[in-house]
Amino acid sequence: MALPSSTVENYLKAIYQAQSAQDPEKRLVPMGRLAGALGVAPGTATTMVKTLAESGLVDYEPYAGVRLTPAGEKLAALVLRRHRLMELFLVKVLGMSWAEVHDEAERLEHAASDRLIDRIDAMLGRPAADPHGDPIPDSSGSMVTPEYQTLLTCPLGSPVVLTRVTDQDSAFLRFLESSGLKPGQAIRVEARDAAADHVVVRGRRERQIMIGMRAAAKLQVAPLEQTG
Amino acid sequence: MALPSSTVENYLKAIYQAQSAQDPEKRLVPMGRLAGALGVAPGTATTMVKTLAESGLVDYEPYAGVRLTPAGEKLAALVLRRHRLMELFLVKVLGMSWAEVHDEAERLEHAASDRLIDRIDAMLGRPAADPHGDPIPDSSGSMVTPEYQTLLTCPLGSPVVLTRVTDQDSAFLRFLESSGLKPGQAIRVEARDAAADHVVVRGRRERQIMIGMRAAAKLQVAPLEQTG
DNA sequence: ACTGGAATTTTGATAACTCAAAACACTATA
DNA sequence: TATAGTGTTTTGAGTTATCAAAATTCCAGT
Repeated sequence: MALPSSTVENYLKAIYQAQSAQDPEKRLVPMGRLAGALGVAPGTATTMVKTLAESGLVDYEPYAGVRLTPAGEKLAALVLRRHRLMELFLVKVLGMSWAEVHDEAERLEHAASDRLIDRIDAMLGRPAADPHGDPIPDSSGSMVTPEYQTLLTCPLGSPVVLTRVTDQDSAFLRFLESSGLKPGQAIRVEARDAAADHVVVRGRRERQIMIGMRAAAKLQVAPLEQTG
Repeated sequence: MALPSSTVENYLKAIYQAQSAQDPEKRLVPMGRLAGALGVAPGTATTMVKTLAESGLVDYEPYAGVRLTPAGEKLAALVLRRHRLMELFLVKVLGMSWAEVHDEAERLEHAASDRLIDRIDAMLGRPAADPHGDPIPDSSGSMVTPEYQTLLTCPLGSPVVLTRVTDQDSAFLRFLESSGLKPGQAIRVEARDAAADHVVVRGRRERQIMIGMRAAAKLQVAPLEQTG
């Protein structure tokens, strides 16, 4: 088995991410969605997926969609590992901004050797999550995906910690950065208003931030243990 | 002008390096040599070089060889810049060994953005040379190539500093490393014996090292100012 | 000047990836 | 239950990069 081309890696990664985003346990990604995620024509995705199926990396059901096999899932997790470690490295060690590392990592993830990745992993102290709070798979490809709540579901008024941002759009990331809403930040949700389609968040230095509900759903939080 | 594929970058780099290695001012790299350096069939090199010529990156003279145009030379220098900064970064920041960084940099040089490279450059303090002592072009693609002597040409007995190793073979590099012969090291040549085809070098901690003349020619040195 | 051997170029194929547009299948609803 | 639409697949073609092997060119030595 030759090492997968970066095209193959990108398809696997996209399928993995589409599967995760999907209704739990539906797990069949339609070709249109996949093609959209990769920016290719639908027919291209069909063709490529058929060859992935021949390599045993995915299960393909014509007209229904595609799903990773265990082998494909492992490979995808390792790509994600490279991507996320690289992002964290660029932020922590090279001081790049949260918003600009995504594209860089997108290219470097296909060029970095396992050796380099492991060294980066060690240097960063075997971190559990990247700058967006996305969990980093270990070198065997397994990853813990913790239970979570979002700004839409967490209890009102209690302090929580922002743990993860499930959107890579760089304009969105820049907005969060300028609002002080980075993973690790302690905040609390003061109010939700379905009619106004927003939530009110009290953040760093008691600053008040209003966020649309669509965006709020992309911010995951964990309960914060009160100290003192 | 689209950005060059990594294949194009590799051809330009190979031509650049072959030109530098060549008799000064002959400057025409034959297809055979180029194909050999890149590990492709001769016909492949011919085809590719013709398309490079159409893009104005090289001058191609059928049956004679190929030479970089100013545009090609600049691009090649920028590839070299990415490669060398990357190598130095891997050694200095990630603690990788001198011998193992070459292949890694070979892949990363095509994936790293100018932005990342500049950041690395700044972090390393705008270094003049990579771990092998090869000069690093600046971001405009110009590079100073200092005059040099080698272990074969430097004065006998006087202290010199090892400045550059013009061979990337990793077995050779490991030998040098184990002998303490890294760029920056102060040494002196005690004797040369043409019949025995070796030179005798006195190195770190008065250790004596014998090196074949072929290898000795690959070690460049500069006079060392005596202090005290 | 001729010619034989080496280097180079040409030719014909292949592999991986892509697109546009024609053909097709599924399913929701009328 | 027929069908209109949407989404999917197929088809035919193009791009980039490669190889092996045939054809060609060059030059060195008679």
